Amino acid sequence: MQIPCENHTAELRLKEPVSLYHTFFCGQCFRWRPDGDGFFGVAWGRAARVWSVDGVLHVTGSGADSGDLWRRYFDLDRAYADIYTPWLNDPFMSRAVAHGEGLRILAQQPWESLCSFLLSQCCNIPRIRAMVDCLCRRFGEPISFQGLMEYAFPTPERLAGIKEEELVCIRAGYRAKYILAAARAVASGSLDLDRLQSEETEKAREELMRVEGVGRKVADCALLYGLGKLDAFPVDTWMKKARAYHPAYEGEYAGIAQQYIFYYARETGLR
DNA sequence: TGCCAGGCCGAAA
DNA sequence: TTTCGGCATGGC
Repeated sequence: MQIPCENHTAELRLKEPVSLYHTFFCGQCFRWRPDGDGFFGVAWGRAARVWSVDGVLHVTGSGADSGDLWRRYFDLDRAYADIYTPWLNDPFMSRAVAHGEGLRILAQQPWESLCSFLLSQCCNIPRIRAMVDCLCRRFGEPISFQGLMEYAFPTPERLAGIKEEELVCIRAGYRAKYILAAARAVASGSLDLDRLQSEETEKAREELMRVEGVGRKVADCALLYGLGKLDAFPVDTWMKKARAYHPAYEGEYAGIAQQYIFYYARETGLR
């Protein structure tokens, strides 16, 4: 089935500066690419082109939408400056925030975030992007948009019905069985991602970690990027290397702090 | 060619 | 509770 080719546009006024580049390339998502003066990608089953001019975020996308989807996706109703200002008294956090100025924590589809970060295990970001792209092309619904054929992220129901051998094409190695275990858990209803959005972070993390291949790191990535739990704090090798302690590392918006730290630490080769 | 990558799992210490 | 090897593969 091909998703109907109905397009929409949205103009979203920004209350503070937003960097699409930092947002898309800080390591939280894998489906956006530079495209002229803007970016092209797929989110929530829509292919879209986004760009920013004079404090307005412009979106043209496939499918119907009033703009609310993108307002939520880019978390535009939250004042990030109010959140990070108290962190700036710490020199390391100050540099990290300056490095990633304008990044937003994207509200991604819960299943997509869980599945993507299951694939992320022990891979660098270019490889994760390649695997996710391959997975979508092979198993996602096609989306015709602006003369291009894009693909939605495959549903858990779709992936639950395939055999592990069919995933060989994405070269996921030992991660393939994790993808299938998670897809089957979601498709069967034993893992209800929608319900977890209204659970406490700790309870939701506990349920996610019952799935094979979901450890603390993958669970926290799914919590932060897919379930809107901004207090989730994925700790990986880069975070361990940072080692420093700061109040921003915990609390209601720890996940936002984590994103600045991760992006800064990775790009500056912190060791 | 070798090291490392947004880790997890299970066994051993 | 912590440590460590194995896992599967590709980017650099």
